[in-house]
Amino acid sequence: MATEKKLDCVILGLLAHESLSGYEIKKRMDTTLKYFWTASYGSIYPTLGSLVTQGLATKKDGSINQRNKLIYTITQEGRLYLADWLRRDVKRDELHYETLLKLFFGGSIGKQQTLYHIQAFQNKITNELPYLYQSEKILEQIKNEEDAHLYYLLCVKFGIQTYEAYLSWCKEATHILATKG
Amino acid sequence: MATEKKLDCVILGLLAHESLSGYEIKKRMDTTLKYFWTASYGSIYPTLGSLVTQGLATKKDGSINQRNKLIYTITQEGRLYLADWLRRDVKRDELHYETLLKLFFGGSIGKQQTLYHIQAFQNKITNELPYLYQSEKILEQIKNEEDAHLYYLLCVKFGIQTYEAYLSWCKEATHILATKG
DNA sequence: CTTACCATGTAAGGCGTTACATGATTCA
DNA sequence: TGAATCATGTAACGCCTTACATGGTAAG
Repeated sequence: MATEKKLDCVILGLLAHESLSGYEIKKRMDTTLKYFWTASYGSIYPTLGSLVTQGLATKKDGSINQRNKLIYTITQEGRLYLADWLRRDVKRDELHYETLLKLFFGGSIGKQQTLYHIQAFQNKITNELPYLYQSEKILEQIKNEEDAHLYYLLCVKFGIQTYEAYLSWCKEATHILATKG
Repeated sequence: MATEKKLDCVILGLLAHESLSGYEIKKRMDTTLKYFWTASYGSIYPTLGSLVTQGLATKKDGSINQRNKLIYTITQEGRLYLADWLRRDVKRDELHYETLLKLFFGGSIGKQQTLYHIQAFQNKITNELPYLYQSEKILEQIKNEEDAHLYYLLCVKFGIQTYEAYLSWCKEATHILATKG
């Protein structure tokens, strides 16, 4: 069983588009990828090391003056490995929503506290939606320049649709609880 | 920092409603909770042991004939611990969607393979939606009997809204890719 | 009599986070 | 000169899954 190390694949996916340093990879994780994947330095750097050991990427020095910078580049083997993973069936999509968990056990804390959690969730989504709409707008304009833009646009559209559904649910749930006896 | 052992809280949340065995807890994980939380026996049994050690639950024998069965019951301390966690702000809602990841890197494998992943996702969602609608129907009828039913209903409604949004996105994404040059 | 389900648990190992440790550069 | 950002990495630890190990019961 070819151990499904997904972070390997995520990083290779980023490197397939352009060579990057660990720091830059982390930035992409925190911006474009954060909606469906996260990773910390404590997993990114060791994974990069292991990719080099496995021959799936190479490392070269890209330091400027005294400022450290190590640039990682995907190898041909790495591209094959990535393509193989991308072609395989999805094993599992996971949703770990603490908000839902607290809602599910809402009976133990009561209506007010549950309404508070829903409100916090709604605020978070409301704050993030404008960024998604902005990305959508930009990507619509450049989607034909590069394939990658189009696929990124599809992900953004996924985010918009689900976030809008969340907001619609927040309103419904709030109403149900508020009018409850 | 009060180590956020979430499985502790999930199990206590279930026990707050009724006393259960490890096997029964696993069943609830695989049915009602699976949409937003999962756990295996390898984590459930050790966690139950630790709950007893911490004084948050008690264990009693509920065997029938030679058939083993250990029933766990939440203690007063356990209820306080649970209530405390439920009242705290949600730390993080996590979505780890492999489908989205493969879509994001779709440029590396091309249109056909991406369409295939979207189709597989659509099939999965389409198959699961009827169960959610069925649960909704049943819960609408009994929601006033017990608070827990109402909160469960809200979770089911969340699932329905997001699943419908997923399906709507699948159609849009498929169309965009299918009509792409 | 065999399949499915009921029932509990352990061991090995993978994966990942948080906190720590260090140091350079840029900009106000 | 101090804050933010750029930049890499390790150590300790937590959490979880998979595979293994064992055995009873019910239904067809």
